[in-house]
Amino acid sequence: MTSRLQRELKKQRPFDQPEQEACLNLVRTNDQFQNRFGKLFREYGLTSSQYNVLRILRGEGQPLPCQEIAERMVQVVPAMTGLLDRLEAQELIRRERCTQDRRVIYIEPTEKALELLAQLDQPVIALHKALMGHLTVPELKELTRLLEKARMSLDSIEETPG
Amino acid sequence: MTSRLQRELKKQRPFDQPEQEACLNLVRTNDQFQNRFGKLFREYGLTSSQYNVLRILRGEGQPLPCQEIAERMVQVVPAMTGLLDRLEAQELIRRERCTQDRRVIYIEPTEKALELLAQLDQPVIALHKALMGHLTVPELKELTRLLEKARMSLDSIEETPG
DNA sequence: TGACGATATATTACATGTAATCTAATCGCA
DNA sequence: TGCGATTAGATTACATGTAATATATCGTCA
Repeated sequence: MTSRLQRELKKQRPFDQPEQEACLNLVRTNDQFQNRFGKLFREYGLTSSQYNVLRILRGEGQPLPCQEIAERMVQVVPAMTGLLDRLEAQELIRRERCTQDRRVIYIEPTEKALELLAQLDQPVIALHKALMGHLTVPELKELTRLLEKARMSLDSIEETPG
Repeated sequence: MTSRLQRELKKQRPFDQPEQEACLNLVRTNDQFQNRFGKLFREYGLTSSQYNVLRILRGEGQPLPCQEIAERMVQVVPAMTGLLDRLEAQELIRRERCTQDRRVIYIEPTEKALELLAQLDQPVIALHKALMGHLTVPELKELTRLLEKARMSLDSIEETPG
């Protein structure tokens, strides 16, 4: 039997290991979904990362330090600086230095950003449904469970060096 | 009940839609796994994309045009040129212009590349197992099935403009 | 007070992904 | 034959991700 992924990649032999097949399916599905979301965000002048930052800020409801935002995004700090630079240039965030600890810079979304997010809410939900809505709710729950379980391996690996 | 993802993202409210929760879990799991693989490949002087190109070439067993490689990688062509430039600089691929159709350039892995891939085979399998090995085989198969089913929505959406 | 280590950002260099545009070569068809 | 459309790659511009390093600030301890 040839799998869908095997056909997509024109791979000549079936997968040896179910772990490998699951991993590659994960990567491929994510890539294709990300492309879709990227297109949607670009229509509104945002990238996926920029949207993500703004969603985090809106969800928090109060200014957050760069560090906090970076942690929630699984992004390294160096990338955050440029990301925030561009958001600031678009007047979607404000930076404010903390008076107690002058190393810390608090980031806050502007009114313009909140309006932009509000415009995006429905299209984003619609895209989630378009991409995943053909799975039944039990399937979605199972997919979520399996992905969360998959991530559990990271906790133990993370400790071991190299 | 708070989900693992909700805790990870310090999200204040649970997810409204199971589609959204599954999507975000997909993105997050992929990001973290990709980070792991990226680290492994860097130890061998490769990036994930470079490794992917070489795997495609080895799997095919014969030279492939740039276009073909790009299609199997879900990558846009412009990126391929630079990617191949760097692989060529590392002497991991050779480019050869097709004599029949002089627009086409065939790409072929060098002996050095095949040796590098051979070195990577075991570590890559080991990492797949380390990341996914704690799922049972039925769980892995179900995860694969759900991800493949998820991608089926793309076939129909792809047609509709923007 | 003053040096030292830790922490929060920033800077630089480089690989990658996307979009838009360009060039060269081929194909179709009058 | 010869023009126009198509195709394969390359080029440019820009946003992003990673690594390594620099800078400013803070806390602590002598």
